[in-house]
Amino acid sequence: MHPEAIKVACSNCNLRELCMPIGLSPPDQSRLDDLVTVRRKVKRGDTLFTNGEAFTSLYAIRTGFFKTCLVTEDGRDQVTGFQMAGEVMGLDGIVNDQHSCDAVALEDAEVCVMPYHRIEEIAREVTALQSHVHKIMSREIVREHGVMLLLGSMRAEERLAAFLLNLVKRLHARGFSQSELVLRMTREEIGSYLGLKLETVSRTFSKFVEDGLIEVKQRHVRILDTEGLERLINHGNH
Amino acid sequence: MHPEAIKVACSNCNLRELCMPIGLSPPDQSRLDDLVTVRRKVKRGDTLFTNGEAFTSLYAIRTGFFKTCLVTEDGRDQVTGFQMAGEVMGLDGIVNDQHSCDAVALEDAEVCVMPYHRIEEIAREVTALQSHVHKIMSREIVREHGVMLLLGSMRAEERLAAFLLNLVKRLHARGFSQSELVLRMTREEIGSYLGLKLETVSRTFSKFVEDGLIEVKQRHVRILDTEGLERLINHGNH
DNA sequence: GCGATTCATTGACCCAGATCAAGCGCGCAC
DNA sequence: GTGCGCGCTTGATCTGGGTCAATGAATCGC
Repeated sequence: MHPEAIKVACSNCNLRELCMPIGLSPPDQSRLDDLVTVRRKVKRGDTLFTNGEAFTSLYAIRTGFFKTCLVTEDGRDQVTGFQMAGEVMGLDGIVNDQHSCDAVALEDAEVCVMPYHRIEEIAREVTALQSHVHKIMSREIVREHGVMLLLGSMRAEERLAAFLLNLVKRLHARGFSQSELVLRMTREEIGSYLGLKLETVSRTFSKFVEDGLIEVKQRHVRILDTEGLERLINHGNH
Repeated sequence: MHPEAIKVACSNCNLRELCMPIGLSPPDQSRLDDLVTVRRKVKRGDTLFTNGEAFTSLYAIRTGFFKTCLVTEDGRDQVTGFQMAGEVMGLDGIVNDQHSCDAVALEDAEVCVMPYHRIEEIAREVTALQSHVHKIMSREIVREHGVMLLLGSMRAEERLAAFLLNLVKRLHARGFSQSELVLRMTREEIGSYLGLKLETVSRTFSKFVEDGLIEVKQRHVRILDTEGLERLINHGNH
């Protein structure tokens, strides 16, 4: 609700290696600059879009951190993902022309608004963009397969280990540390994502600290033994 | 591995309302007929594709029933979905040019092979196909969100009720009964999909029978009280 | 048609994680 | 500063579903 003229073109964005322009030749990248004409700021706690809202655009995160969640009539609230800079949100809206989940900013954020009809238009002309859009959607499908594996067959410790390693890997790809991270979400939100209660998340963090795998100070986490966490996941099933 | 010349064109297929041609004008549909030049038969128990295999094509199911599953090094085996006639498989392969799960036929099946490069080619020219491909992928993302809700926040009875209602709904859309179905998968496969052990699936079936919600004779299930099953899901969270 | 094998059911018991409950501490508003 | 509230930790207890085990019922291969 706070659109603003854009200052930085996609072709010049410091996220271009992670976001939409990936794999596009310079002339094609300039086509993308026409795609993103509006940015939108979203304050912490506000929603970028909500369930039932008309779908018009995909959103690329420029700065900030989001969660997406499903809320059911009877009050269940399932976090379906956490998104950070360079990641794309809104793909759920394509199939029924309306969003089917809420996207909530977990810290003040700014997103690039990409009108969907423009994406389709340009994708018809720019093969690399077409291919990229397909890959983004496919990647989301594969990610969700992984979450199904996690929710369907892992125990609490394995889930949290997988969660931490995944987060730190994505942050590292963005130039942050491979061993330190600041959680932008509450224990309850982590629990919702992992199919655990917040108390279990908290206890599991404490267990990891006892075992010398991590250090935790509030939302600041330092990973001391990446291999130990990996072992936990890979050898969890005896 | 048993390709054969095709006999029925997409434009004349009895699944055209459910499968790829949906929403395409007759001239556009004839473009699709060029897309599917090969069919492939898959025997029960055989795989259509496996994890790690090079990705070349998407597959539309003409007849038969599949499961897709993730198998990890340490022996975990997570069923990520069950697919029936008119549904498309292989979307997971796009992002890394290789499949990331196994597709196993649960009964003798036949699929239409759609070379992915041809899909991209035609989608650039036929807007309705482009749109349809996007919707198929978006639908899969939304479906998986639903599975995450199920795995993350539902109890055993709710999961099985949701599973049965979903199956029968999809079968009904294909002209089958709204109240009777034949399960093509074992209790163990249902359990894997729902994050439960096979014994729990079996016990929950028995509970539903006691409660007069369904009748079960082996893999044949008759739903006696659809509303009762729906109530179970919607009021599960107190 | 018949034994072998796979699949399903049911019972007894156990445990990981949920639930209930009591504090604690950090961050924020004033 | 100071007080309030949200988020976090930790303990005690409970329970849904897992595990182990035995038996029965279909289906398959020959």
